[in-house]
Parts: sequence; structure tokens; C-alpha cells
Amino acid sequence: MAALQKSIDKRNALIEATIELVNNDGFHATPMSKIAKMANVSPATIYLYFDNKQDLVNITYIEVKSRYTAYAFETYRETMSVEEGFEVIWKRIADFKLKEVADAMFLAQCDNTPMIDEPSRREGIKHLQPLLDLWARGKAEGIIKPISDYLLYAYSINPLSFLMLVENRGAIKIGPQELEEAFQAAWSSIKINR
Amino acid sequence: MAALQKSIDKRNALIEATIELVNNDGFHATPMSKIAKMANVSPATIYLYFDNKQDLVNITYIEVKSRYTAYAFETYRETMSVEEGFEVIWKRIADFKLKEVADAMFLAQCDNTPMIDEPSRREGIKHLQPLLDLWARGKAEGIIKPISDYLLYAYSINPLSFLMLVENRGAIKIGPQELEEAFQAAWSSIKINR
Amino acid sequence: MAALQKSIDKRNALIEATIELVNNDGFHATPMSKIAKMANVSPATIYLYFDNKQDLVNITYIEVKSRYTAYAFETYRETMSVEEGFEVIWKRIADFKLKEVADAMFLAQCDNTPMIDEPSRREGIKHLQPLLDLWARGKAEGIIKPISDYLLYAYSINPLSFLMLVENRGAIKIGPQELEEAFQAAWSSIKINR
Amino acid sequence: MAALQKSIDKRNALIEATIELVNNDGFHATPMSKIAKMANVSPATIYLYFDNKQDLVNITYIEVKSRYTAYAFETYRETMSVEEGFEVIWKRIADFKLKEVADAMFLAQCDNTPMIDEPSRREGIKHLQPLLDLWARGKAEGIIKPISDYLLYAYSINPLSFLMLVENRGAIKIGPQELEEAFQAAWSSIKINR
DNA sequence: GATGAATGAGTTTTCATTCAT
DNA sequence: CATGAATGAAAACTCATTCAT
Repeated sequence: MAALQKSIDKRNALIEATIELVNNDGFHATPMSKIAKMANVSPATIYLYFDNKQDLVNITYIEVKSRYTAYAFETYRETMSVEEGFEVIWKRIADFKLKEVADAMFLAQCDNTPMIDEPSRREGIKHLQPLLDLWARGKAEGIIKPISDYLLYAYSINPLSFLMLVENRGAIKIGPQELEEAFQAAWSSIKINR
Repeated sequence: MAALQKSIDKRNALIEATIELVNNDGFHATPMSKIAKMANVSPATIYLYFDNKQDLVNITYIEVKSRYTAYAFETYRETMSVEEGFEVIWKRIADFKLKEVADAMFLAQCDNTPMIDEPSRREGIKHLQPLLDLWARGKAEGIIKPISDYLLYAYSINPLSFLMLVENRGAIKIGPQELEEAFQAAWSSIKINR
Repeated sequence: MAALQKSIDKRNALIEATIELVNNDGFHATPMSKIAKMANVSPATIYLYFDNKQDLVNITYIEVKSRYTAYAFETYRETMSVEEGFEVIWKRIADFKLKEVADAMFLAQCDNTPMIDEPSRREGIKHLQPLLDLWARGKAEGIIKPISDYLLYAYSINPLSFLMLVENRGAIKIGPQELEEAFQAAWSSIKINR
Repeated sequence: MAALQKSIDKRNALIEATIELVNNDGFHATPMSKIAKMANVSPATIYLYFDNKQDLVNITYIEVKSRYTAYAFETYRETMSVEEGFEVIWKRIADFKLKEVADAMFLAQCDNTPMIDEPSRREGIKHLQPLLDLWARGKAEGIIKPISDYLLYAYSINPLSFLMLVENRGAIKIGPQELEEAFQAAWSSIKINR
């Protein structure tokens, strides 16, 4: 514990600084020196923890994506029904996007920008598996439309990113009512109408 | 007349080069010199047409956004029914996002990034009015859910951006069938179920 | 008169613009395009009248220096006594420096800066001859100290440049009284005390 | 301790390089790259010590002005008589202007040019106080003419700048004799004739 | 492990000058 | 004679990265 003395605190401070600065200014408008300053370390110290700037942002991306999925699935159990499971996951994701604003903004920027390299992008996607499994089950049970997972994601999950964004730009306020409306819209777009 | 008037061709070449390079590398990773080279002009020439890099990208954004909305509403008529009107607009938007890939990618990056300044962002939003009017009519007629326009946009229009993106990254192919499915998902998420 | 149609007006406008802009910003901080704009001509037009930027400023210098000496000696006559002659010249010079502020500031900058090339500098000095002649006469008559003309200039004429400068920077106001004091100081520093 | 502290040597080398190059070419004709080269550092290094080019020249100005006044008053004591004090200060100033040519030329350029910003200009003036005090004493004692300090400066001190300049341009040589003549001219222009 | 000084390579932007009309 | 568009060359400045300590 004393041997590999690389302080996890410094590493984390660097990651959090990266998120905040990239959110405010964009990746390439964020100098390493500024990240170092906000994390209260020397610029040179960054290179003890990360190979280079690209590596720093890649790793930050993977880490934030992990937090996102960990949060999303924390209360979900595979024993839940499809409806219940979807609602549980959806509401956790909504929670995350509306409360962990910095993380959510960061992901939105990474996902719509060439700033992350392909391997990291792929790495980040992995963790959504439980949702895909749930949808597979739902399709098998005739509850979820038998369409591409990407379509399901586009219509049931991705809109939350847009709502998070416009809320953050001050255009709307997402309260409990809007959230319920959003959930109904999400659910009705992927469930099979009987 | 061809040589000594500030040529609209050069201006346009610069805008197209900006779109392509920003799509590939991101705003700040795109040097003015590269834009100039791709547009076959000297770097100094850019400054005859645009005040600075920020101005260039702002104007490019507004121009692309205009093309987008112009395309979206070209075949729509206010005399159409709500259902028909929405379908017409939606399909034009889908068309644009799937065919005018460069433009669509550029808008996605601008909209999820701090690269555009606020005034330009606001300028870009203006042109969606016909869709908002249609929705207002739909709400009055009891056809469209009486929820915030942002929610309607999030669920019926914005998913197309996500689909465009994943198609471009090679994850899926959006054919006629997927498009129809997408439209059904969009419509079912905003129409009132009777 | 119609043949060599180079308009003297344009040439003069360019020279006046040069004086004003160089006074405000310095030679190298004054772009040709700005000079052209202030003179209401195209940048290319400057090159019809002057070889290049250095030539423009050299010629401007010589022209302003000529105005200065022409003004200085306009009312002086060689028939005047040494005392009278000096007073007449000194007061004309003072007049010029305090009233033709732009010209005087321009000369101060040229004379204390490497912006003028040597040939033009020498050319500009030529026209002071009548003053040197007067001093020679004064020395011969035992009225003026038998010291270098440069010393005489340094103590009797050059202080006016300093006074002009500080008045222009708002530090003092040179009224009739100060002027008389200045003249007495000038005269007492070069005349022989008996 | 030599290598990793921001080295005062580098800062000083930059200041000296600035003086020399500005003297030769003028402020705006002196590129940062040339200053860096002469100081044997990278252009980027300049920005570790100075905010920008204007800051570099402002600070150089203040520093040179300080050297000037420090030198001027080094041997002066307030216990000296007015005559003696003035002679001491005057000769130190003459010494400085004729020996520290680079510094003196630099000040002449700064003082006759818009290259220094107003705050720095004011900062540079501060240090002349002992001379002003001496003059106040001289006026009280009926030894010095009761005229503006600017006039006293214009006639007793400023001529040295002109003499330094023309000597440097090779027009004259200021030897001991000329210096004595100059001093007499200076003194006779400000002392009260009895 | 941690640092701050240092820098080479690159960025945006400017500008004196030219040239086709 | 006059022009405005165009540009190559160079300016100020930045920044990811390294290195001696």
C-alpha cells in the first residue's frame, strides 16, 4: 500500500478537472497546464498517471461511462419483469443525466465529437449489456418491439441526453411531471401496442 | 467579374472545407491553414471573408442549420393535416440526416460542444417555427400530446441524430424498413393514444 | 497639367494620414491599409506615389521638416541684428512646435527613432542653414558663445521639443508667460554674459 | 538552484536584448524571436518572464529609467548647497547619457514614441523627486528661477539627450571641454542672474 | 513520486506588396 | 490612373511534452 505510491487522489483530481474544463471549453481548448492547475499538481505530474493528453481523455471517458452504467443498473435485478426492469433502469439513467450534469455533458461531448479514439469508444459501449439483455427478453415475450437495439436506444434512452442538454442551457426545467411524460413517451415508443 | 469581385465561390469553398475538417478532427484540431489548403486559397484569404476562426465556424453553423430547416420544410404545406404534415416533415428531416451526412454530423458536433457562441446558437434555432406551429395545431386538435415542445423534439426528431451517428460509425444500416420503424416510434411517442 | 495626372491631392492626403497615424501608433504599428483608408484611396494606390512604406515615411519626414524650416525662417531677414534675428527665428519655431502639433510630434518621433533612413535624415537637416549663419555672425560679433552649433541648438532650440511634448501629454500649459521665460532661458544659455 | 529557479539571468538577458534591438530597429521592428535569439532562449521562454511584448517593453522601460535615476542621484547628498547639488546631479546625468549609451538611447526612444503605455510612463517619472526637491530649495533661496520644473528640466537636463543623440550619430564628440560648456549653458539658463 | 522551468513545433492572425481588371 | 482581392512571409503567442533536480 505504501509501495506503489501513485496517489489515487491525484489521478482522480486530474480526471475531474478534465471533465470540468472540457465541458466548459472543449477538448482542444483545454490545455494540460490548466488541467494541472485545477487539479493542484504540476503539468509534469499528469504524465506520471497518463501517457499523453489523448490517453487522459480516453481514460476519463471510460471512467465516466462506467459510472454512468454502474449507476444505471445499480437497482435493477434480472428477476424483475420487463416493464418493471425498464422503468427502473430508465429512471436511474434519467436521474444520472439530470443530477450528474458534468458527467452527462462530458459524455455527450465525447459521443458527438472525434475527440475519443475508436478503441476507447468501443470499450465504453460494453457495459450496456444488461439493458440489451432486458430488451432481448422483452422481444421474446412480445412486449418490446422486435427492432434494432439502436432504434430502441435512440427512442427510449437517447432523448434524455437532449433533454439534459436543453435543461442545462436554461431552455426548460425537467420536473417530476416532465419526467413522467418523458418516461411515457419512451415506453410508448418501444413497447408493442396491443 | 470573375476575378476581382470577392468571389462567393471562395467563401463557399471555405465553408465546405470547414465542415469536412471539423467533422474529421474537431474544431480546435482544425488549423486555419488546413482549411485554406482544402479550399485552395491562402490562409490570409480566409480573413477577407471571415473575421476570425470563431466567426468562420459560427457562420458555417448558421448556414448549415439553414440548409437543414430549408430542406425539412420544403415540401410541407400548412394546409396538410397534422398527421400528414408531421410525416412529411419527419421524413424530410430523416432524409437530410441520412443523406447530407456531412452537414448532419457538423450540426451534431456544434450542438453538443461549446464551439459555437450563444448568439449564433440562438440564431440557428429560429427556423424551426413551422414545426412548432404544426405541433401547436396538433395539441389543439387533441392529436399531439400536450407536453413541452422540447419533449416532443427529444422523442420524435432528435433520435434521428443518434441513428445518423451510429450508422456513420458503421454500427447499423438504416434502410427503408428501419426508417418506417423509426417513424412509427417517433409518431407513437408524441401522438395521443385513443 | 492634364497629362501627369497623378493627383497631388491624393499624395498629400497620404502624407497627412501617415503623420496622424504614425503619431498615434508609431511607424511599424501603422499598416499601409490604414493609411490608405484614412486617405480614402486603395492600398495599391499608395504604390503609385511612393516606392514602398519606407519611402513614404522618408518623404513625409522631408516634407514636414521643410514645412518646419520654411515656417521658422519666413519672417527672418538677414539684415536683422543677431539678437533680433534670433528672437524672430526662435519665436517662429516655438509657434510651429506649439501650434503645428501633429507635425512637431511627427518630427520628434522621427528624430528619436530608427524609422528614418540616413540619407533622408541628412536631407532634413540641410534647411537649418540660415540659423547656423546667424550664429556664425553672432560668434563673430562676440554676442553668441563660441561653442559648437549642436550645443547652441541643444540649449536654445531643442528644449522647445520637450516642452511641446509635455504640453501634449497634458502635464503643462505653455502660455505667453512660459514662452517668454523659455525664450529668456534659451537666450541666456547661448549669449555671452558681459 | 541554478537550473530550476526562474533564472534572473534569463530575465536580465531578455531585458538587455530588448534594449539593444529596440535601439537598432525600433520596437515594432523587433520580433520576439530576435529578442529570444539574442538572449539565448526559446521564444516561448520570454512568456515565462513577461506577459507579452508590451509588458516586456514596459518593464524594460521602468528598469532602465530606474538605473538612470539611481545613477543620477548616487553621489548627491541633501546637505549639499544648491549649486553644488545641481552640479553633482547634472554631471552624473551627463555621465550616464554619454557612457550608458544604450540605456540613454532606449529612454529617448521610449519618451518620444507611443511605444510605452501610460501607467509605465508615469511609473518611470516618479524617481526624479530629489531633483525637484533641490530646485524647490533653489527657488526658495533665490538661486533658481521661479519657473515651472518642466521648463527647468527642458533647459538644464533635456539638452543632454539631444547631445547624446548627435554624438551617437557621429556628428560631434563631447569631450571634457564641451561638457563644461554644456554645464555652463545649463546652469546659466536656470540660475538667477544677479 | 513530484516538480516547475524550458522549449520546438505549431497556432491564429497581420500586413506590405502585387496583379488582373 | 485607380482599384480591391489575393497572398507569402512573418509576426505574436500557445501548448503538449520533457528534463534536471
